[in-house]
Amino acid sequence: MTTASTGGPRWLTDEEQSVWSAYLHATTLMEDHLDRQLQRDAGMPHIYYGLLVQLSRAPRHRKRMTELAKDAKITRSRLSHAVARLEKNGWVRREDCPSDKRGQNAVLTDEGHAMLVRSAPGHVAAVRQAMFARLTPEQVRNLGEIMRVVAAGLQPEGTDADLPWLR
Amino acid sequence: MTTASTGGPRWLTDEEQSVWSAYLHATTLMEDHLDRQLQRDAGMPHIYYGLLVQLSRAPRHRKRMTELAKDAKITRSRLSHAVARLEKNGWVRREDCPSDKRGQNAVLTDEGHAMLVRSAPGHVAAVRQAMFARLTPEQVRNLGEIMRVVAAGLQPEGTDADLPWLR
DNA sequence: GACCTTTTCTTGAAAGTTGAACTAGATAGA
DNA sequence: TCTATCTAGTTCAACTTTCAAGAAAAGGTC
Repeated sequence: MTTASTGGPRWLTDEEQSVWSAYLHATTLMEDHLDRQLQRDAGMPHIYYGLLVQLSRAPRHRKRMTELAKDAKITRSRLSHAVARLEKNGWVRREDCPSDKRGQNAVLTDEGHAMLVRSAPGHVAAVRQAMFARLTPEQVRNLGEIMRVVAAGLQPEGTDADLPWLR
Repeated sequence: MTTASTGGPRWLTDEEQSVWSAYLHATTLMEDHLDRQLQRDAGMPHIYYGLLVQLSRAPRHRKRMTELAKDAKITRSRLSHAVARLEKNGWVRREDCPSDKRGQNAVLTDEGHAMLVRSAPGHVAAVRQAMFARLTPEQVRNLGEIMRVVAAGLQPEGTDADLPWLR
């Protein structure tokens, strides 16, 4: 399946295809797995859980909307909807930003924090069982390096992210 | 952050946390990237494109719904909706299964095939640029092995997938 | 200040996903 | 055969995501 440099499109090698297919399967199954686990045990999808985690790690349990969106790699629009839903659950509340009247802080409520404390062990166990318990320490190290490279290459503001051919 | 075996939940080590975070960032950014690329160039999300690819690889360009859902790792419900949409686009059509009157085959139309031929080079280029162009051959090899292990562990019918503590 | 541009966040509609309920046909046992 | 159970696929309602449009405040320039 490998096309020599005949000017046509450059296809993936057989190994690359196989790796790509494994990547797609693994990531799809992982996302489904975690979504189901958290929907069952915490009543929300994985991404919403991730938002609560971000807030729990932030100073004073709060964060500007835009910053939160950036950290969670989602659009501001999506975050608006998500926070509205989490607010309805009582896990997050909005608060005007004192220094910028346009701004809003998302604040983790006590109930939100409690919910996190309650569901974190199960979630960590799921992650461990699905990934870390199955990999050797060296594989974990390699995976980290690989994912960092890929993420860096896709980062929106990356210095040369969209110009790899200039390297 | 490492908890000794005190009976409490077993958290992730610092390195595991860092790897997990890199994994989530990379996979989220990658999915967004491909969804946008295909939405722009082929008018459909990545998963729909994957369905057409599956059909194009199947004998006679057709596949039973359930099998297609299994191969694409999605629910039958989601597939029903997806095929309805692709049918509206003229890229797929449904066909009664001759041997089982409950069954349906999803069939790739000529237009669907043409669309695939047209958009494949751009998609492959996007995948290559985002992933394979950035990794060493050894990293590609390692990634393949890692993703196969993870996927195998999450496979629904996995012999001991949900019973890792019995190994 | 007046004007223009940018940033922040929200909204609404359209598209996609989920999980449960449902129909029709296949299968197996008495 | 009759019945119970299972499988294939669809449909519905609730929910989530996307994209485009918009309101409000901030920042810059004259």
